[in-house]
Amino acid sequence: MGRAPCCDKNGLKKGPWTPEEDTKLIQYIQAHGAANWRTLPKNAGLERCGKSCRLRWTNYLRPDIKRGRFSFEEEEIIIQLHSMLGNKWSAIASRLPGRTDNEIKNYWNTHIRKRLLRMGIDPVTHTPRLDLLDLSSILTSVLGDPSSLLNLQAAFTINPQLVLQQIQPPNHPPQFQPQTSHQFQMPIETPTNIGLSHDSQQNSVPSYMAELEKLLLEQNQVDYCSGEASLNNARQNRGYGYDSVLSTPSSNTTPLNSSSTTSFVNSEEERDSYCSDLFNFQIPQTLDITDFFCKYVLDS
DNA sequence: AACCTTCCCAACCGCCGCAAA
DNA sequence: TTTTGCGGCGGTTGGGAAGGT
Repeated sequence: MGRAPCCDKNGLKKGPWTPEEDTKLIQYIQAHGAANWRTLPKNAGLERCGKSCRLRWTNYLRPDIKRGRFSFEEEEIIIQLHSMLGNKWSAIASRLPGRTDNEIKNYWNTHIRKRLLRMGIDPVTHTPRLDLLDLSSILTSVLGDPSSLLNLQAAFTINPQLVLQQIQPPNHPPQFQPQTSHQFQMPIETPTNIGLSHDSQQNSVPSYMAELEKLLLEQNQVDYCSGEASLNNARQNRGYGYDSVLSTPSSNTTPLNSSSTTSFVNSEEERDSYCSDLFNFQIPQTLDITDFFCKYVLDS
């Protein structure tokens, strides 16, 4: 024989808890401790099943529960842990004192998940959703703003053929007019060859990336070591010198949040901006990439 | 002011692993 | 060893709140 049933579900109350029920539950647990949920409701004078009592206590009545908005630091931890653990809400909650798994799950589903989707990031894999991204604009921005290099490399990693199609429309001569530094405008609407070799397209962009990385490193303008554009990696690559508002600050960078205070944001827009920074490298304006394109793009 | 839609979150549901009997 | 319930977990829901028309 197994154990006796926890409770007879017939006749037990369901739905929202009343203040009186809460008081009974709190007083009972303060006197006897939170154990043996099977017998607790009867002993506490509650017409609830043990499971309902346990959930009410652990998710709402526990004295150590922290209520209110999530801080930047908490959100950062949630995103990081979710990228590693997935929907293991209890595991994530164990790293956030005072927050319950239910609260974190709700916050993820109602805020973080939606924001990541708006940003074109898959909330499951934490990588850019290329099916939603406009590759033309990515490529344009890469050439006009090297800080978008990460997106291009991520795009190529996931769907190299699509990227190459965008870069190399067939049967068109190269049209590339170098402009002053940081004013490159890739005329996507006018087909362009940026110097990819035809013999091994699969390696072309990584090679291109590697050369750009090399150039950047040589100029000590950016310490760019890893190209995976997953949120997790971007967050973990704190030593790589990009100026995220959350990363270990560069010497001339003022972080949004100080280490001694908890920071909040007031709007979804601020959060969007904040999260977008997780994917950005900041390359100083002094970087001159003209040489790079002359050497690796135009010479091809 | 009234109605409709969307958002949020507390609570429930159902499943699973573990342990009691 | 087998059966069965408990405790815990993640997914889902429904009702109230908030916002829009």
